[in-house]
Amino acid sequence: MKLSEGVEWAAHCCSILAALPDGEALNARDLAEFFDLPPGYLAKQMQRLAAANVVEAVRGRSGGYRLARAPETITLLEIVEAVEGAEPSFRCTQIRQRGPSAVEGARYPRPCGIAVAMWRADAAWRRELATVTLAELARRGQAETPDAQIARAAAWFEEKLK
Amino acid sequence: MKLSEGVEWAAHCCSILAALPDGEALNARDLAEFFDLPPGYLAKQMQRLAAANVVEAVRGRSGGYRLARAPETITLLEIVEAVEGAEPSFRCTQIRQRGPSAVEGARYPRPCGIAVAMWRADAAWRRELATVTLAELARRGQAETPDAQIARAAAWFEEKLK
DNA sequence: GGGCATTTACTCGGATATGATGTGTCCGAGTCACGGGGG
DNA sequence: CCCCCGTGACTCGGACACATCATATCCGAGTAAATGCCC
Repeated sequence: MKLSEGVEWAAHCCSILAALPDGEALNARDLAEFFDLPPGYLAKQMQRLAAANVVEAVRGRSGGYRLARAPETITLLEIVEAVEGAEPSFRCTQIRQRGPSAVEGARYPRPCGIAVAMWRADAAWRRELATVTLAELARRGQAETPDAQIARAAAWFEEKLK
Repeated sequence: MKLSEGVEWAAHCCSILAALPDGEALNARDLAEFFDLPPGYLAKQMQRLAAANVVEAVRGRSGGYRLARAPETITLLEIVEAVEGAEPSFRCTQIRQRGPSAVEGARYPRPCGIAVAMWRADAAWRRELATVTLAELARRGQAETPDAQIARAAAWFEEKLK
C-alpha cells in the first residue's frame, strides 16, 4: 500500500494557493517551477483537484488555478481523494465462495468479517484526514518555514503575479 | 492507494489455519486449491507470513504451514504488514525545500505539517487493524459460513490431512 | 525382529517472465487580454 | 474620447509513451518419511 507521489504535490500546491491574495490564480507551470516538479504531470494532478471541486481553473490568458472554496472548508481528505480516488483501499473478491468446498447459491452475509475489519480501518483513516483543514495546513506551513524562504517566496510570487 | 490482492488471501488462509487441529500443517498447494487461487503466487504470500513470524513453515515430506502463535495473539495488522510491508503509506520527499525559493542549509522542522497529518491518519489505520485478532476473524468466519459449506470443508480437510 | 543408512518423494524458498498501474510528456480546444479601427 | 471587433498568445484538458511494481510462474535446495538391508 503506497500513496501516489501526486498526493504530496497536491497538498503542497493547495497550501500555496491558500496563501495567495484573494482572487489571484497561479498556473500549473509556475507551481511546478516553485517546487521543481515535472510541469505536465503536476498539471494532471491539478486537473483532478479541479474535477473534485477543490480548486477552480481559470482559463485564458492570465488564468491558472485558485481555491474553489474557503480553505477552512477544504479538508485534507478531499485533496487525497481527488488525486487518489475515493474507492476503498480493500476490495473483497469473495474468495470464500470459491473452491471445492463452496456451496452453489448458498446465502452468505454480504461482506465477510475480514472485509468489514479492513473497511473499518479504512474509515478511521479517512476520518482522521477529514479533521485536518487546508487552513490549518497553510498556517502550519508558514509557521514552519524559515523567514528567509518566506521572503524569497513572496518576491517570487510578486514577480509571477505581476 | 490500493492494497495488494495478497492481503485478502493471507487473511483468509490464516483464518483457515486457525481452525485447524492443533499442530497440523497445511501446504501452499492445498490452500490454493481450497480458495481456487494461483498456487505459486499464494506460496509467495505464505513465505512473507513466515518471514514475519505469523505462520511457521514445516519443511519436509508432510510439511506445510501452521500458525506460529496462538490466534489470540495475532492481529490483522501483522498479517497486512507481513504482505504489504510496514513502511508508512505516505513518503515525504521534502519538496518544500526545493525550487527557486529554497534556502540552502536552512533549519527546517524534520517533518512538514502535511507529512505529520498523513502519518497520523496512517497510525489511526494501523491502530484499528491492531484491535482485530485472528481468533475473532476465525470465529466470525465460521459463524458466517453456511453449515453445508462447513461440512464440506471439514471433509476436505480430513482428506488432505490424512 | 530391531536398528540404521539410503533412497525417495514431497516441502519450502528464491530467481525469473508478464501485465497492469503510476509516472511523465505531448499537442489540440478554449478563453481572456490586448491592440487597432471606427464612430 | 469611447466603444467594438479581430487578432493573438496563453491557459487548461485530454490523448499518447515509458517505467515501475504487483502478479504469476518456474526450478533448485532442504527435510522428513518410507524403504530396504544388515545385524
